[in-house]
Amino acid sequence: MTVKQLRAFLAVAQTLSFTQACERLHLSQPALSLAIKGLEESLGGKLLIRSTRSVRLTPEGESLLPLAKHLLAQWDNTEERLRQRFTLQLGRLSVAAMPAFACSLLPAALVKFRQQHPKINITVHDVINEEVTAMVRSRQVEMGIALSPEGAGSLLFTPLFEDHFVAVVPADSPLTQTTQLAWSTLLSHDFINLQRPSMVRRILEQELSKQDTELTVAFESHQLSTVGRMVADGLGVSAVPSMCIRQMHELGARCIPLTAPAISCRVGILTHQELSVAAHALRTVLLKTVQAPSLSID
Amino acid sequence: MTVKQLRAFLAVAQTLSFTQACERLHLSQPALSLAIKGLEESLGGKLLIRSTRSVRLTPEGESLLPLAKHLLAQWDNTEERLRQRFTLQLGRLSVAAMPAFACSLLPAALVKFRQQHPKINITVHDVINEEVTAMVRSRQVEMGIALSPEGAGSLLFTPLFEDHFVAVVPADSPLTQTTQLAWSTLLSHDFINLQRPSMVRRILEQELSKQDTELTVAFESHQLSTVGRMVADGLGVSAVPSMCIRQMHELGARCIPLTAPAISCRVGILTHQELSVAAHALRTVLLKTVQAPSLSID
DNA sequence: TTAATTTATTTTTAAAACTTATAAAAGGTG
DNA sequence: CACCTTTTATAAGTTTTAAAAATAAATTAA
Repeated sequence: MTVKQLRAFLAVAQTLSFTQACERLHLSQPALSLAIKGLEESLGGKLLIRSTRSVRLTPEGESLLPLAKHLLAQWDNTEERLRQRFTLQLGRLSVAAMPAFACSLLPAALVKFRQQHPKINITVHDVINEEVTAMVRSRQVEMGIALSPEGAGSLLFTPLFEDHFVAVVPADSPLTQTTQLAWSTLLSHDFINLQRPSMVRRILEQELSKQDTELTVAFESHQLSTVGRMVADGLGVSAVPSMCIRQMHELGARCIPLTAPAISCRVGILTHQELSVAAHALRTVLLKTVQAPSLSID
Repeated sequence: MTVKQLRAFLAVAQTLSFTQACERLHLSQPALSLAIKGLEESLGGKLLIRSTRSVRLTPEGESLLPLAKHLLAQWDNTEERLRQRFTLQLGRLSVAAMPAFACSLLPAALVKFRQQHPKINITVHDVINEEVTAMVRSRQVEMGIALSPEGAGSLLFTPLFEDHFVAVVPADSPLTQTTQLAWSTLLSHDFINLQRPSMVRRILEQELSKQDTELTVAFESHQLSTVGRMVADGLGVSAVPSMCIRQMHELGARCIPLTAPAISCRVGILTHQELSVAAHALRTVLLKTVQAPSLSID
C-alpha cells in the first residue's frame, strides 16, 4: 500500500467517480484504474464495485474510508509541520543565558530575531553561568550564552565578545572624574558584590588573588539590578562585566574602566554540534547584533 | 514524502547506522542513501547528520522520529486490519432473522460458520419479518433471513427454501394418526396463534380468507415456543412453518402436513448487492446447511 | 439499435528506483 | 605519518514501475 494508492482510493470513494477523481488527483484515468487495482491487490480484496455506469464501495471499502481519511490527514499534517519547522514558520527554541547577558544584550537580539521569525516560540532561562552549561549539556536548552568553559567536552563554544570588568560607582562620586581606575583605588571603598554561586564573582576573586589584592565585601546581592541600585544610592562601589554598563547607568550608577589588572573573560554561544534551523538562525542574529555593539563599548 | 522514505528514516534513526538499516530494510546502501536524501529534499532540510564514522539526528530529525514511528505503526495497523478482514481473520457481521428461522435452522448454520471462521464476531437480531427487511434496507444489518418481499427495491433476495405450514397438535391427539390434515379439520379445534404483527400470521389469514375459511383464535402468543408448549399441554392446535417442526417436537407437540390449501412461502436471504467477504461466507454456509435439510423435511 | 458515457486494457514512453562498481572521507593502527 | 579499514556518497547501467495515449468493452439512455 502506498500513499498515492490511498489518496487515489480516497478521491474515488469521495467522488464515487473515477473521472472526477482523476481531475482531483491530476492523473489520467488509466493510471487511476491501475492505482486502485494495485491497492486492492495489495490488500487482498475488492474495495470498489465499479461498472461503466456507477461506482460504489464494498463493505470493506466502506470500513477503509474513515481510516484512510484519518491516516492521510495525519500524514499531511506531519509533513507540513516538518516543512514549517525547516522554514521557520513553526518551532520552539529554548535558550539559557547568564544573568549579566540576559538583562543586557539578549533582549535586543531577541527583538531582531522575532522580527525575522515571528512564529518561533522562544523560552529564555535566566540562570547562573554554571547552570547554563549544564542545561545545554543535558539538552534542556538547545543554546546557552555563557563564559568560555574550560572543558567544553562535546559542546561547541562560539565566542561572541571579550568582556572586561568595569567599576561601578555612585553618580556623585569623585571617582567619576577619572577615565580609568585601578582595582586598588576601587577597593579602598565599601564593596558591593554578587553572592557566592556567581561565576562573575569567582573570576573576580581568582584574578584578584593572583594580584594579592583582597576583596572585602560590604554588601551582597543576587541581582545585578540590586547591586546597581545599591551603588547608585551610595552604599558603596562594585565591579561588573562591561555588558552591564547600560543597565548600571539606567539604575543611576556610573561605570569606569578598571585596570591593574584588566580582568577579562570571553562570552560566547554554547551549543551541541547539531543545531536546529531555528537555533542556527538565533545564533546568526546573536553574532550580528552582539559583536558589533560590544566592540563600541570598549 | 513516501512510506518507503519514512521507513528508511525510521530504520536509520533507530540503528544510527546506514549499514544496519540496509539489512533491516533489505535494501542496498546506495538506495538507502538516496531514500534519505529524497526525504530530506521533500521536507526541505536535514534530518540526519552523517559522516563516514557516525550518524546522528538533527533536532528536526529528533522531532520527526516519534511522529514517524506513530505514523508507520498506524499505517501498518490499517493495512493489516484490512487484510485480516479480507481473509476472514477479523470482522464483525450483523444478521437479522425472522423468529421462526432464528430458533430453528439458523443456530446450526452459525455453528458451521464459526467452525470455519472463528475470528468473525456475529450479532443476530431475532426480529419479526418486516423488521428484518427494514434492518437490511437501513444497513443496520448486512444480511437478513426473511420471507420473499414483494417489492424488494434494490435489495437482493436469494431463496433458501420453500416453506409450508404444518399443523401442530398435542402428542396425544387422535389427529396424530393421520399422515396429512385438511385446514378445515384443524380449525374445528381450538386454535392458538401468534399475535398480530407476525408476518407468518398474516400470510395464514390471507391465504385462508381466499378459501373463505375463517380463523377463530382461542389463544395468542408472541413466542413460537409458547405456542408449541400450549399445544403440547392440550390448550388447542396451531399451524407453523415447517422449519419449526423440530422445535415443536421438542416442546412435546406433533406436526402433520396441512393440505386444502397447502400454504407455502419462500424463505431466503435478503442483502444489498455488495456483500462483505464475511457476509458472503455466511451466505454460502446458509445455502449449504439450510437447503439440504429443508428438502428432507418435506 | 445507436450514441454517449464510463471504466478496463493495451501499448508505448518516460521516470524512478535499485544494484553494482567506484570514490571519498574519517577513524584506528603499525 | 602513512596505511588500512569502515562507512557513506556518487556514478553508471539495468530493471522495474508508473503514466499517458490509444483503443476496447460495457452499460445506459434516447
